[in-house]
Amino acid sequence: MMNTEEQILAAARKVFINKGFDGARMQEIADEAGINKALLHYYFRTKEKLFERIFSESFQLIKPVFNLALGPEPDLHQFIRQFVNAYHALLKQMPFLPQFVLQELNRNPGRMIGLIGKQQIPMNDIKRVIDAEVKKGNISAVSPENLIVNLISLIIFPFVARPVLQEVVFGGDDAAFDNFLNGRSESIIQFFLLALSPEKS
Amino acid sequence: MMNTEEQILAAARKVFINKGFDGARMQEIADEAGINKALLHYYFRTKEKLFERIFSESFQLIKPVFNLALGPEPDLHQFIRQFVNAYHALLKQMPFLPQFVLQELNRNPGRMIGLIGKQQIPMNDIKRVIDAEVKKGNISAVSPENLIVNLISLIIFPFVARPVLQEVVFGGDDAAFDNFLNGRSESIIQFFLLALSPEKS
DNA sequence: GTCTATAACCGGATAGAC
DNA sequence: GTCTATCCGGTTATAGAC
Repeated sequence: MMNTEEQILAAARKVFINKGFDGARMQEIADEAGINKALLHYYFRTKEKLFERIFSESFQLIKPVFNLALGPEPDLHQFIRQFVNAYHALLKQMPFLPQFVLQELNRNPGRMIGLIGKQQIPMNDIKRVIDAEVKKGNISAVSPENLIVNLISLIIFPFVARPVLQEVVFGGDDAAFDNFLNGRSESIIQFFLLALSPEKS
Repeated sequence: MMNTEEQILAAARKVFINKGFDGARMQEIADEAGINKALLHYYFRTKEKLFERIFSESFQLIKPVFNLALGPEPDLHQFIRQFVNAYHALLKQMPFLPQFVLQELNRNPGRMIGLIGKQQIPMNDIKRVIDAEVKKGNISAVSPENLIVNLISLIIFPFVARPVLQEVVFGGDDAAFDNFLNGRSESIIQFFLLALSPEKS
């Protein structure tokens, strides 16, 4: 059995993630946790503080992207495959995380400060790897920024835009969309490998 | 000079789009429009009604995607080029529209009903075009659903995720990100054409 | 630690004068 | 059409008993 603090965190996670900060109600979190509002404030003095806890925890989960360090003998194809699969596996379990994080980040961009902590993607390393691969004739030239952004976009966007996409591309069929998501990892990888393959017309 | 109703709509647009429904305040809209709350309610009885007006108008703007009909003698490459350029031009002017629409759609997916009106992307037509192109040896095989979703993802995502991407990929440099967006259209098109080009390894 | 009760405030909506 | 003043419900937060 969870202790009270864990109960609260689980409830807050649920409510904040699907209502956002402004839409969330302390009452609803309390109900969800099976306690009352007063106790909520006893554990986390304010709504803001409770939210910060949930948000930063969520951000840490989404963040693995930024840790994408390349090994000493990097194989770009292998790297892409692993990255897509790993990230996709996470999102299958927490499909609403990206929308939540992006939403709150847009409302308050300054919140990122302190969460990222000067952590940046090592663009120069990536560029070096790409240049080397290009020189070996393994892939065609791309800007590393566009490559990274493309990778992330293809993975995350379907989760953020599910309602529209499901309605308009899959005729509203829920199961069809789930099915689509299941094959999505492999499709993204193929798409990428094709785009990177050296032969051009 | 705008009349009062137009003033209100302009103000509401601004406030709703960057605070969302829950975060928006009627007072702020009134201030922004240079009038008072009472007058706001005189023109649009409730916050909900005013919001619906702004939201459906925004949705209509974002929607051109769905109207993507292919001509009788369709050239897929040309179609992609035009589509990306047109959509991108819209987003450069209204960069916050997608985040707004996606956010509200996630909070209340049922809202789409009546806005879309059974309008679906003609997947079968697209599939037919793709199959024909594949048979002619012009492109490599792809599922039409993945193709459409990829197209939309690559275009929209950078606008939705600007805060994170700018920070982590561009070291927080605002001008660098704008610059990135300027070259983005062409980069997406190239990426697509490469992925679709028939030669495979 | 956990509860009930309540304070303090905020925000959408209305009444009514001009 | 536009304003000032006000109502009223809901929401965060605290006091204080157990």
